[in-house]
Amino acid sequence: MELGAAADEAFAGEDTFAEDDRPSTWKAGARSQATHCRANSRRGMTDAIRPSYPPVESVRRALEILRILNRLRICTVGDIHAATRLPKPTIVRMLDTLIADGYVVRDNMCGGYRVTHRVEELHAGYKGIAEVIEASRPFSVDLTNAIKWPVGIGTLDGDAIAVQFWTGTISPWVHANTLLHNRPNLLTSAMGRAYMAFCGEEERAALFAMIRAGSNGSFGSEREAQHNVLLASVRKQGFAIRAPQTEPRRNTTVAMPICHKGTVLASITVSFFISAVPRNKVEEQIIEPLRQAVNKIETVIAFMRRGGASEVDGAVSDCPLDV
Amino acid sequence: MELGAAADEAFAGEDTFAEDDRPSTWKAGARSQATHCRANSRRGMTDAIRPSYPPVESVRRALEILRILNRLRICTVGDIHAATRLPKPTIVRMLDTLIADGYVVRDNMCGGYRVTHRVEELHAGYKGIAEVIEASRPFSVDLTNAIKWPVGIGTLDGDAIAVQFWTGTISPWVHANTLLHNRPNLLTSAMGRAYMAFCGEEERAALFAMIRAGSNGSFGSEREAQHNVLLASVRKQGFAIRAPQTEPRRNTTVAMPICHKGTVLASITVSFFISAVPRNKVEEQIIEPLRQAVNKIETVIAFMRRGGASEVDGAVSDCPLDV
DNA sequence: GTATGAGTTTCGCATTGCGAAATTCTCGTA
DNA sequence: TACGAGAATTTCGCAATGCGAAACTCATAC
Repeated sequence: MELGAAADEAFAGEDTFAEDDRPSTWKAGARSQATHCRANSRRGMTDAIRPSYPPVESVRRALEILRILNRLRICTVGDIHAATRLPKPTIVRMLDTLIADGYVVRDNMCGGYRVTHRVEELHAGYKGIAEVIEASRPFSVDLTNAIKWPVGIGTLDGDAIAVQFWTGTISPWVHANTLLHNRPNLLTSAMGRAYMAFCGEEERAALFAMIRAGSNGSFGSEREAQHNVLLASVRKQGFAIRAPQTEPRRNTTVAMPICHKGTVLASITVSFFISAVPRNKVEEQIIEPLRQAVNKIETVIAFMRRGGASEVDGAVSDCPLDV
Repeated sequence: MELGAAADEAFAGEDTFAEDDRPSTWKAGARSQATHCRANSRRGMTDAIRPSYPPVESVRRALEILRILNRLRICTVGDIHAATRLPKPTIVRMLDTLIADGYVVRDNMCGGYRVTHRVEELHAGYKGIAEVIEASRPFSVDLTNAIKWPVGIGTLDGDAIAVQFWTGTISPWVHANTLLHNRPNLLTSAMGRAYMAFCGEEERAALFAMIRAGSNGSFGSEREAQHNVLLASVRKQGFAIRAPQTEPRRNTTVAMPICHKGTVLASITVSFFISAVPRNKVEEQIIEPLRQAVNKIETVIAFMRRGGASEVDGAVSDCPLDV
């Protein structure tokens, strides 16, 4: 397996791994059979959680009416009644509520009711990490179920990466500590390297300038040039590996970018124990499955953004690769 | 006043208008002092309307929580509590409701709650006519209050224009009939001409192809070429005038495009009686005020789309002008 | 293992939201 | 102008729905 010089370095000292040394379930894994867990749990999945309350009917109705307004654009009470079968006084009450809080106006100059700019506040947070997680989650969970190693997703946040999603909650081969809310370093982490390798040149220059400004002279043009060589290699390979000196040294991380139309949205990683995966199996067991998951994720994102949907399987990454 | 050949033609037969022939208030105008009117009224303004019901508190709370989720992206119950001061069981109840209807998911892999793609349905209708009306309304109402003539706004809808906003409800100089829901012809109406003159070349070609296909041979390349000459003149002048043979002949209409970054969003018009405005006063009393309103509207739209806001007054239209 | 805090559940209560019926407004037509 | 039909809005009696303090349970940190 050809991983490049940096990648070879990551595996220094670990040549083989005996079959009986493979990690089985650990302390954390012992709780992975819980039927459900809470939103703040580091083990298990919230998927099977039962609701504490029945849905509030008035809320559902108001949101349904708001959806109709968005679909039909300019509506009369009669239009909404025809679309929803809700009683007209109920419709007027909900409209009065939406009007009171600024989401809708009643305007005879357009002949009915229409939404206002305020509805932007009801969706503006979706673009970004929420969208990336939504697109990535099923494939990440599948990947962890398949390869057993945890998958993480992080986004650029100022001068570091913010890890905002981590399937370690369901991975049998994981330490109890979480990666969630970690802020891996842009230069040394796999996430940071993947991000910087694939973002635009101007953005990369700006990031280098920020790193240089914050380094008190310890990061100069020589180290930047070296790092650029490393990033070029990352682009050539299509993935990044964590700097080998990073603690804990028993682990390493492979990262790839999630892109849409040439823009890096996030970095996605698989973390694993160096001793658990033979060096000649990393491509097959880690990198290739991760690459396939990234392709699926990018396809779904393109579809959701109506960038020309193709089938979920088999789509090609939009990231610039030096091939 | 230089209005061009087509514009001169619109005024054929009407040279002057005696001061005492100016229309005063008419039947419709007699009701314009109503304190408020309903959403389906063709006279008056809904602005002063009193709500029929107090706002529904649970709806307001759910929407407030949804706004926080969009602002903070990934939230815990504690985050929402800190931002809203709502009791935590209330927050959980609202979240359960939003989860039940698919707008939000609880996910321990990201450490809290996040919005889903479904929130797009709560805003998707804003982009388009709702946004244009919202930006245009105050300036259109001001314009009608200043010049007394009704302002209309229409958008392309298949093979015609759909008039979707009309200040005739408050204009003292207007016939009882409304323009709302009218579908002016693309070739003969001022709105249609303004739209076609300023839309992109590909779109215009497609529109011509559609017109030709629907004309049973009566609209051929010769008439298209003639119309293109007229449209070039419209672009040169910055406004379009209704074809003079259009009924009722006592009226005419001046239209301009509302554009954003070179795209025509809508057409906006002032309609007036030919006999009421001297030909040498049309520029001053109609065209120039309308142009100023359009500039303001486009500035507001650019600001709301964060396309580089400048002050509301004095912004330059983004429309391509042959100058 | 313990303490603290976060998230979730319970249950008595009353207010808030509901909608059938009535009223009023608006438009279209003669 | 008058009338009829339909659209939009208002009224008001009622009970179910939503509320939240208190309690409970889970999860993390040390």
